[in-house]
Amino acid sequence: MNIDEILMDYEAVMRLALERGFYFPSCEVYGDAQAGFWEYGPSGVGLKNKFLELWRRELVRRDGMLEIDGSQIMSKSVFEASGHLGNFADPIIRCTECSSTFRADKTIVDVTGIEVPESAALEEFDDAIVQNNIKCPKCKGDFEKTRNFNMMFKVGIGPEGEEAYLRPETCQSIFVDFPRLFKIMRGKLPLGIAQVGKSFRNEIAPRQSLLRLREFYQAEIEVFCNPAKLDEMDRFSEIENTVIRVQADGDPVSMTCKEALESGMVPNKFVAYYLGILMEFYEKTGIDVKRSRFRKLGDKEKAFYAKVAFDFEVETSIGWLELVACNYRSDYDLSSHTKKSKEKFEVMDNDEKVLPHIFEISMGIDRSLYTILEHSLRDDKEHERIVLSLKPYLSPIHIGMLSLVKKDGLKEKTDEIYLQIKRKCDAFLDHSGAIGRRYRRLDELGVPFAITVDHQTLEDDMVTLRMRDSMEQKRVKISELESVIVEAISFP
RNA sequence: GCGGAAUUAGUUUAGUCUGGUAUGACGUCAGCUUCCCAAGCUGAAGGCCGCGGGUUCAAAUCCCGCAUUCCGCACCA
Repeated sequence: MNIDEILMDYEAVMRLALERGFYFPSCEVYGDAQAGFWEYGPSGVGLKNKFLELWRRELVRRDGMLEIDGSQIMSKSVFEASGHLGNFADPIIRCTECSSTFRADKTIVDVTGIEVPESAALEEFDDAIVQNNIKCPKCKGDFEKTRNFNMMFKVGIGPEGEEAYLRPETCQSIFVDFPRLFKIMRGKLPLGIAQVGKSFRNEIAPRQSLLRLREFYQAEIEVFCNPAKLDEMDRFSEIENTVIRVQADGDPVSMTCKEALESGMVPNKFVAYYLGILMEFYEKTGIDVKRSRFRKLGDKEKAFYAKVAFDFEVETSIGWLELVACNYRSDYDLSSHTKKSKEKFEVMDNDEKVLPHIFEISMGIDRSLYTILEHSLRDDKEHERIVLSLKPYLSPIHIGMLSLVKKDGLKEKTDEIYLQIKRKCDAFLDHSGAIGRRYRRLDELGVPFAITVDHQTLEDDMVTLRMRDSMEQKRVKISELESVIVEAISFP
């Protein structure tokens, strides 16, 4: 079977998502529902929970990180310090004639070649536009005054509507909580702090369901380190032979983490180690990592806080998709919060007082889940079926529990076994319809195993265990069922 | 946000030009049959035809506005 020929595209994933309850538009019964908001259905939640369990195993626990759960609404000061109030906004201009909207700085550069910095005062854009007589590129109309479009959602707190914001990234609570966490958790550098949660960005044009949302999940890891010790990383040996694909200027090149370090593609052992464990995590999600790359970003592409940045990207039917941003943020965040809050963010590393630097692994959960679905979905033409070949430990449902037919006591026997296993795994009971149809339905949901009770079961206390991907079957004793299942669905 | 296309049941679709409240298939559910891979038969449920307004005796159909989705442009996890 040639995998490349039977992979599915965005539209097939979308149909699966809607029909099988992975995800669907929010508030869809109302006409005023806004774009960029999606719900996870039962199957989607199952997949997401298991994905996050894998993330905790492979990154948080493996590296001994601390996990927190911060608040989604944060004070204005946080974002003054973080730079989001100043930098996370685009200066925009709108044509009075055709009401097209443009980025002010880009339009001025395009027409005159004059660079007005993105962060300049709004009047500077207006002056440049008036002095150079810049008109709408589409209809030659005049522009309204420049205004800022900030991507953060502002919220009003309490009866006076005190200004605060929905966080545009989860990591700010990790930064501001760092002094307390380091003290009370007996922290030692390097220290990773992790968080899963929602972030909010008022995107101008949300697109493509889970791929560009206004409200989305992130799993972020911020590793606090001593910048003088970035090559003192004993754990590096764990991943030195792990293969990653790195892209700087040319095509992506496969190399071990050790080779990436020695060739200078990755700046130090510390960063190489985290790229390595991230790669090992993604291998276990079932995403085809042969179609992935760590793309080293140029100066113009990097976020305003990043010194060195690698985007982890994966090839999908709609092109390369960024799943994770790996940014070396240096002391940008802790310095800013020190200055603004007057709190002390320095800590002791042995006998040395240091303001830690930060390396972050900022994962887009929704995009990762989409990619898992797309890379797992197959059109098995030989057997006329759609198969979602999820890893067993990520499948929303582990086991389909079926009676071959309803009568002759098979239903009762099936119910009995179901009662026995349903607290050990995610099992789904189904008695109705032809057996083949029920198998097909489970295949499409990504259920890796089906257990079928037949007439022979009543005589020999054995059931059929059917494998999703191969469609093979074998007989298993009911008494051994539990251990067989637990083994088959366990995390690697 | 701009430009283009689209929106009818869970999915896909006929009907739209030429106004008279909707067709088929798949799926779902129940029963019979079969008894390990989407078979067959019988029956049923499921639609304010994206939302709002207008024209008309009458609107899925004509007109206007809005929203969403998809494709391009710009921006991002």
